[in-house]
Amino acid sequence: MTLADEAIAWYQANARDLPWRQPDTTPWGVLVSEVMLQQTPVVRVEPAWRSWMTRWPDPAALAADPVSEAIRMWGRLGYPRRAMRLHACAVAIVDRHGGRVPDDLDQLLALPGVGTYTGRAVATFAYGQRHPVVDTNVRRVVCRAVEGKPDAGPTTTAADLTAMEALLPEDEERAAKASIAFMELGAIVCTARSPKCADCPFHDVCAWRLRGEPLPEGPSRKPQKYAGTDRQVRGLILEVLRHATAPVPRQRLDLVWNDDLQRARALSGLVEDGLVEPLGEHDFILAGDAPRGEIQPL
DNA sequence: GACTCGTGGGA
DNA sequence: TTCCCAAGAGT
Repeated sequence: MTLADEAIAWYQANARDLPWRQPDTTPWGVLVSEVMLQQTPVVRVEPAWRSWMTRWPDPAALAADPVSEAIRMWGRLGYPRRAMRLHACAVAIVDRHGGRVPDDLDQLLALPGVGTYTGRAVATFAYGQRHPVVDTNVRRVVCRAVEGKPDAGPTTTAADLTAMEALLPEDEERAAKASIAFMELGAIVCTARSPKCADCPFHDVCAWRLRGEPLPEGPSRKPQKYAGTDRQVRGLILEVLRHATAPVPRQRLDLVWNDDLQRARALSGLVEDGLVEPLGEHDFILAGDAPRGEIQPL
């Protein structure tokens, strides 16, 4: 039994029942799930995915609505630029591919918001192709089980893809299953903190466990701060605009943060990113929103 | 490569 | 409470 065989057998007995894994899920549904899952935990993605797919069951439906609606529906999933890019992605799919999610990896990678991970994930999980699909989970599993190190580097490298490629079965269908199995293993067994090695199919062969599960050496990554950052201020501003039914005066946005300089920087950043649009002299709206009704100063 | 970009929940 | 981190992408 190879590692892939062990992983596949384990997956078939232990996989979570997630909605985007249902056999009737479309490639669009897979794509939406993958984008939502970029840095957002499964538990928060699940209800959001259901709502999104109900409202926009295919790329053409999303492309027909303004991007502001996508930003609103995104809610509090975080990193709202993903909502903007997913909308742009839907538009591109309609324009370039007749509304059908492409099955070619290079065409997928050319879409907005689709990077090394997401492109391969869609080609593999939606179309059953054979590609190494490497996310943070896979990196951790391979790093531990094969290399015997406690944790992988912060970003996916070409070496990570090569390492995973070497573990994939030749058969296309089994390769796809192996990819999802490695990911699932990292997500629920070989976790970053307190891995459940007793439940792991690699228990007897894992290089990291055989070495006595050494701890990571130095500070692995720099601490991720949020409080007081521009990201927090952007989040506060966008939260106001998401709920607005009319253009929002700057004075209303001034209430969300007391540091004038930082607030101005956050707001102009949102405008530069295309999430927010100035309207007239002193109002702001979610990008793509049609101004309607009277100004309601809250 | 190093940085930026949200949000929330569990240890 | 504080810290960590969760299916990354783009610059």
